[in-house]
Amino acid sequence: MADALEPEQLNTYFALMESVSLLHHAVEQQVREAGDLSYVQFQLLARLADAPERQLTMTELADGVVYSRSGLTHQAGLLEKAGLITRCPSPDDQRATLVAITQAGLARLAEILPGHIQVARSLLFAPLSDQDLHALGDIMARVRDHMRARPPRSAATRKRRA
Amino acid sequence: MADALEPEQLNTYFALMESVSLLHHAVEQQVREAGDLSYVQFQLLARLADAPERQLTMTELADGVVYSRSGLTHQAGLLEKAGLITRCPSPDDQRATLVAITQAGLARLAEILPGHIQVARSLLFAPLSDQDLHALGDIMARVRDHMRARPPRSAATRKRRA
DNA sequence: TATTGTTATACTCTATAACTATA
DNA sequence: TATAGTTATAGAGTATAACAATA
Repeated sequence: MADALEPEQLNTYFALMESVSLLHHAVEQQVREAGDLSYVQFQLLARLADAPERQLTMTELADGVVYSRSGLTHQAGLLEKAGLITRCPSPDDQRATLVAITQAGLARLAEILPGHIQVARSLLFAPLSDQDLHALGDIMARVRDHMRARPPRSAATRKRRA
Repeated sequence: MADALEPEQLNTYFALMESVSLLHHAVEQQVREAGDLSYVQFQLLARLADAPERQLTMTELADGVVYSRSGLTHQAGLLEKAGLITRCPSPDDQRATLVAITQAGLARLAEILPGHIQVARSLLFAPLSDQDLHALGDIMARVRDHMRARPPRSAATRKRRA
């Protein structure tokens, strides 16, 4: 029984993936036009802006954005060159790099966010009732927490032995 | 009021995007390991296998996968070279190319799908009740249909004048 | 010895524009 | 004139492995 394909699961999975793919494409365009950033760069800035002291280590920043470390280094380099973040060695752990968002980074985010919400609203939330929104938020929060708890994080490549 | 950020919408949106990003990363890996395909290639094959006569035109195939035409041409070239699809001119419209999945393509899909479902199940469905699954399926089907009806399709670049 | 982060490199994906041909 | 698809090309994103520095 464990291997049987359950049509409802399959349909739900495909509907989810296609919807998010379309949504991703739309917001990627919006972020590019409104703020000249890729969606990943936007996510990194958003994460930093939301972090306790508006700074995170590279490893913390990578987690959840599902990146290879070299990819993050590359993106951080671009964001730093654009003056949107700064990087400095951590006082707590000399190996670690502390990444912080700058005023310019916050300003850039502020330019992007209003239009961003509008895209999400017109594509994702328009066909949903308040009850749907609530249900979706509840479900996806649980799914996200479940996935975050799983081993395959961004640094998985390194943590595995074989 | 139209511009105000509604926290519940924002949280739902981010939870959705992060979850699907993690899920996408996991299934991409599974598809690569089980069938040596990218997720996009897998999607194209899955679409063809599901099509009325197991064939679609390039334009039909592109729609919903959110691709530039040249990108689809490129991927179709790879899949054809691998013997997983065939391309031939359409009898109805000489401009169109009919893409069909081969037996090898169907076999490849069959190799991938069981493991694919398992990944989706362990990451996405594990923390959900039957009721959640039903609600999520219902919601995402509506969202997908809403997005499909929107203008920004794969060929948008061409349909716009400026 | 394990972990953090960077570098160098190669590869894939995607997008733009110019092109051919059919409607 | 508009559409279907291809080509060439250039750019961005990502991953691998080897590396240096610190714990």
